[in-house]
Amino acid sequence: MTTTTSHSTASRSLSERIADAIADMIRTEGLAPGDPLHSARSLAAEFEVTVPTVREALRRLEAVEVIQFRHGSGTYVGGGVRRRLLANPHTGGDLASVLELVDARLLIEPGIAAAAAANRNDEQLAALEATTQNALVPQRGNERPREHFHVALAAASGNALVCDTLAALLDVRSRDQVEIRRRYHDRERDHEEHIEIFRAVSEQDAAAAAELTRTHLAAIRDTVITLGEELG
Amino acid sequence: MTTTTSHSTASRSLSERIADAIADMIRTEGLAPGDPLHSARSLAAEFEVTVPTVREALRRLEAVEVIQFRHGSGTYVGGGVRRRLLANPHTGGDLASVLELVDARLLIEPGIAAAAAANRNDEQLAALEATTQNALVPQRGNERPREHFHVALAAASGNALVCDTLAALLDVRSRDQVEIRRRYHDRERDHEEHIEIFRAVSEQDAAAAAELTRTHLAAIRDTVITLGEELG
DNA sequence: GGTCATCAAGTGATCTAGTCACTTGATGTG
DNA sequence: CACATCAAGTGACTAGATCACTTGATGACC
Repeated sequence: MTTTTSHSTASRSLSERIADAIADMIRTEGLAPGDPLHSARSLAAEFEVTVPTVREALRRLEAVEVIQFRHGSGTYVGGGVRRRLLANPHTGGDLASVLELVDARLLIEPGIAAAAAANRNDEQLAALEATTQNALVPQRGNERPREHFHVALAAASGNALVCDTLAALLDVRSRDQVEIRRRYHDRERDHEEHIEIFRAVSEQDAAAAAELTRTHLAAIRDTVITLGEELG
Repeated sequence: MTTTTSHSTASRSLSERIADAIADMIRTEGLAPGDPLHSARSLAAEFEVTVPTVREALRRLEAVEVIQFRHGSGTYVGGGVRRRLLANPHTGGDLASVLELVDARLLIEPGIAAAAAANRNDEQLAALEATTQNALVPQRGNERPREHFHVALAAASGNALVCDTLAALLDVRSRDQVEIRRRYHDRERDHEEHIEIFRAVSEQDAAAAAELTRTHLAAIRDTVITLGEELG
């Protein structure tokens, strides 16, 4: 229930402890993503430190998307408060790593699909169905990112941590992924396969859900390989 | 190969771009965890910004363990440079989330074990065997964290991203996990089960590796549930 | 009355210029 | 040779500014 934040040593830096305190504050006050935080100056006064110190703390939190800065406007709660797993925003990578990502998904997603089929409730099912439309309509640049079909599928497994895991995984090399999707992948086919998976989950057919997910990802994998060959 | 870091807008803050630049620098210069970075003052001079700005950038990187501060000593490369997935260090949670974690592992690790059995090479196998000893000897507080058996197992799958995923997962609520292990779990049994899984992987028996992993995690799950009941 | 430019207050972003606390390797003494 | 001492380098933090951006209120204009 309560946080076991005590990391003994007490040698943790002031800005680090303030970062924890702010994160705690967000949680205890029940703030949701988008809610405004006190200004950096106010926070500095509250914690009785100077502005640069509280800004270091905020930068820490920004890195994990717990908060979000908006220049001239304020500081807001970010989506990371609830996510327990994150994609590292500071990693480079090559095209080989895109293939590695698909392989990783191939390894874990079928099991997730099976669990979703076994455990899903009606609400999760409805949310999953809603996301099947996303494959058809390209994402607009300015609109808020929609929930991904595969994330909704993981959510239907009933385990929020599994959902976080898959979301983080999809966030890895996300730019390359959307690029591949946009330029080389068959949206129609994606959509159809999503529908089929949805149907299996709907009918609580775990084995079918797993198998359909496997073939679906295998198709994506082929696309990536083909792309790799084209680019040499 | 090359980074596609351009996030268009150019509205990204100076400290954010510097954080990227430092991460890039670490990668291009091939620095490994533990290697020293230039001092904050030097970096400030190199990037032609002031110290607080470069410190904000460094705090960002510290949050994802790409770098690490040592007061009075210097700034060093951290273990996060290579990790693509991370556990969010700023999340609270309760005991229910520990159970959720075990469930998540139960969902994805058997598949990983099977892949490890199918793809492992001799080097990975040797590394895996080495970690089987860890369950017996308690971790000393001051010693460097040892590689976890289950992480080594994921590494043997041949997919580094899968390995990162499992490592991040085990990092979630790690304090609770070690606490549970230390006080309630049967080390002997852990060790024996690890040995059995290792043997299955060694013999490239994918089905057995998956099943043994499942029962192993199920045992851990029972421990957590029992603990939950004891505490009410 | 409604639309739109203007403006001032609030906020984030960055700078400047320091002081204090800690680590570490060199120095020198016993 | 072992050990205390010390100075230089480094991170941690303070203090007080200035600039850039957003936003809601104001008020003029149509």
